[in-house]
Amino acid sequence: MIIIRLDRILADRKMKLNELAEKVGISNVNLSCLKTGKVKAIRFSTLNAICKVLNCQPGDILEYIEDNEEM
Amino acid sequence: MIIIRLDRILADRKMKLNELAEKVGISNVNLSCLKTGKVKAIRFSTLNAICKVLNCQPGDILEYIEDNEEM
DNA sequence: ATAATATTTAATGTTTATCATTAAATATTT
DNA sequence: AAATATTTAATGATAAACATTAAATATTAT
Repeated sequence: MIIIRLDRILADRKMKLNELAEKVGISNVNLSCLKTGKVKAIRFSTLNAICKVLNCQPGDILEYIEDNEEM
Repeated sequence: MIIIRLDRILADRKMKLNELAEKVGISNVNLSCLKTGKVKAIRFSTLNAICKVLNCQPGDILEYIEDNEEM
């Protein structure tokens, strides 16, 4: 599965989710959905804006975790 | 901008785009679109399948390149 | 060069899902 | 307990993935 890790980097930047949402240009509601894995895809425009605001690479926030096949 | 780098890793794995497409479970046409930046978003299910097949992390294929504002 | 293979582009259509918005619930901080 | 932050829920418009077919172009092998 793919997850979006925002907690760490937000803590690093001492930034709140609301602030990031505003700077990124999406609603805090939708950013929360992104953060909590409620979302099935992401637009590159959104990912781009997040990377720009956080000054980071996609790899800093996107993580692939091998699915557990035996469950 | 966000780009998907597949050339390097495909070369590393000595794998053709067609083969990857088949293993990922999307058409080679659409994988080509992904690879050449014709696509505006990506489903996590697709990104997940790519990472799984290539045994890599999103950061290995997704790259954020700062847009040149002055152009 | 030419045949075979691989990749890209184009065009159309279905289906999926982002993201907006509003409202309410829950969690966290002051 | 008040204020602030985050999450959940629900609805809807709009955008776009991805499928498919076909054709064009590029690459590799003979």
